[in-house]
Amino acid sequence: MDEQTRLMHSHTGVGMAGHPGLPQHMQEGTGGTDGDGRKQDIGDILQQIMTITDQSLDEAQARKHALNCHRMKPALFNVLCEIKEKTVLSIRGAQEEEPPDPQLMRLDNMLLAEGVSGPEKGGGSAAAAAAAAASGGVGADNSAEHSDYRAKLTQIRQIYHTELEKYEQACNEFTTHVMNLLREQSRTRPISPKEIERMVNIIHRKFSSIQMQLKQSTCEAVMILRSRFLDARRKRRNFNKQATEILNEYFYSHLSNPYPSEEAKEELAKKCAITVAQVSNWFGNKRIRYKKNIGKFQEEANMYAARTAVNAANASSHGSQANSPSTPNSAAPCLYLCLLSFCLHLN
DNA sequence: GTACATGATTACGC
DNA sequence: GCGTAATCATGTAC
Repeated sequence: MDEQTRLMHSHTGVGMAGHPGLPQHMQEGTGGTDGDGRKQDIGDILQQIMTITDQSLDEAQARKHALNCHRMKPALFNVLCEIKEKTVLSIRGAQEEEPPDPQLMRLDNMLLAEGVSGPEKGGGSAAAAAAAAASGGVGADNSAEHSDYRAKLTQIRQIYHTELEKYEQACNEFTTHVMNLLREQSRTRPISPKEIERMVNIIHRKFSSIQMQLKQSTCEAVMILRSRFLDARRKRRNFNKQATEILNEYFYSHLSNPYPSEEAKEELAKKCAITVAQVSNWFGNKRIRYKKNIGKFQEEANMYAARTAVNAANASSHGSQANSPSTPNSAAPCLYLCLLSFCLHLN
């Protein structure tokens, strides 16, 4: 016997013995051969059901028990089940075949792509790689930012899974509770397994809507994290002092032609732990700003020229020639001539 | 909060 | 593609 049949017929064969709370004709019945008597039986039962709420609790309990034990009860119960099957299910049947929510699918896809849901893949390494490509560099700062990004994404992932687990646990507990309640009630009123199943679906849908909110919030958090990470202007950091020194040294020691070759740019980038593109940006900005306000940079130019001269003197006194962008072979060029040359070059 | 410094971006010319 | 000039957006010192 399947579950539905078992539930629907759970009262079949339950004692037909009489009960003091029922009228005599209900206790004895009509022997099942008298059609009018049966109709009257059913009429009486329905009448009692209709008036049961007007009675005291004890009376109602006694009457309910009597009704459950009545010989006509299983038949009436089955009829009610059939009616419910034909009406309720046919009405609601169409509503259950809902297509998957496109918004939920989008959220799921995004969480999967970002590595928040699905199998662990290094805290969204794909996104981090994309971010790295967008930022155009792999310097030390970038590595730090990547690990920061991954750490934050992992944090989001953990929170998401913890909350999801809580929701699923709550959903399961509530579903079990409702199912037990319905099974218990199915003894006294017609509740088919399909109805229980439908109720479970309703509960799941309710919890799904909560889950969707969680997914939406998670997606928003990831989007904010990504936008902050990917927005190069937002994450602009000043170069460290050493890097600026190296770049300035090269600039002022090559003031007559402050255009580093590709090789020189690469070497400077390596020394400063920045990208070649950043070196190019720096020289572009430096050239234009120097040209715009030579007077303002005069002191700085003198300082670096003096430093270069000292470096060159030291190098020659040690019998060796430095050969790097920061200490060019040209030794200490005459600052005035350099300035003049640079201005002529720019003009 | 403001002014200035600075790295990045964009439009343009070559 | 590179450099220039203007501009944006953020960092920093006060």
